[in-house]
Amino acid sequence: MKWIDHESYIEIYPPKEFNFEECLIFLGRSNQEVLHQIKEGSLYKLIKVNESLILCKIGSINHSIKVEFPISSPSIDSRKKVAEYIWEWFDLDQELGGFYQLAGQDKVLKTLAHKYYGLRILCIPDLFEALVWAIIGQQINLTFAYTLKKRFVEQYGESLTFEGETFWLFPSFEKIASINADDLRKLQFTNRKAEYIIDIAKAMINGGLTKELLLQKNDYQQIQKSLMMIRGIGAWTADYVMMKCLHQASAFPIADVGLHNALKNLLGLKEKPTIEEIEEYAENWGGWQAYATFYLWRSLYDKKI
DNA sequence: ATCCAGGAACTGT
DNA sequence: ACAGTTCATGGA
Repeated sequence: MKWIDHESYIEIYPPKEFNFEECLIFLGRSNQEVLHQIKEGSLYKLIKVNESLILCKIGSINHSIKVEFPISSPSIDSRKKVAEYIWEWFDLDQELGGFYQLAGQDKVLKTLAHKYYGLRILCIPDLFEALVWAIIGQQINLTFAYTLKKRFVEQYGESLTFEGETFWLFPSFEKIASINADDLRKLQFTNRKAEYIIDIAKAMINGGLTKELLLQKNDYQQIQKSLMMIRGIGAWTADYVMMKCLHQASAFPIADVGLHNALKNLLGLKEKPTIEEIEEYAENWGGWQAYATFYLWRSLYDKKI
């Protein structure tokens, strides 16, 4: 991680292939998002480190990321943790040179890679948040998924109000492990989703499910297998979480409906492609399937036909 | 009203 | 191993 501490603010230096504005477009895709807000080109995000809530104002200057602290500057140790969070959020450990090289010769990715150059996977560094968001998104439309997430966060998350605006933190697994399925049904979660989510929270309380344990496996197949042993996590969810939380560039949620729609629009197909057809398109995406998928998702947000 | 949504578990063969 | 069914509800 490259960063410089200026006490009242910090600066983060991303790798060459980075465009903050492109990332902001993706982050602004839903007007129902509660976990960050975008105002006048700046991104506001509440982060919890060392048991304290820190409001961050994140902007871009001269190819670096500037993080200010509108309420008060945290300790040096906390500032470093904030930098680490943001580094991970924007997937800045990834060197995208290989992806762009491959994309330049790929008929599906060529245009996208050029058009959205510098876009990175916007990650969900917190494992519990990534799992819950994926489960919420299963088999329902995204608008309703955001509604459920908003209710969940506003019911069980911590918050902080500054200058009349309220900023939210995703609920902790400790909190969710202490509620029961009926509580979530009141928010219009289905019984199954409620059970999946609470079971996962309990597994995380026990310490049997952590990001560190998953990353220790350090092998795509092994991680996928461990995730899929958990009730409520199938192939799609496992790949989604590996992509958005575990930084696995080979993760490929091939059954994803958004991916199918993006390919259909982009290629002007009459029907959504089959899995076999997608495998053919993806023949040369080896090692970068997650980025290919993410750029295709991005294309859904400026191509309303 | 009808179809389907950023799926997964369950059931029967 | 594989295919069909059920879960459940809001959005377009």
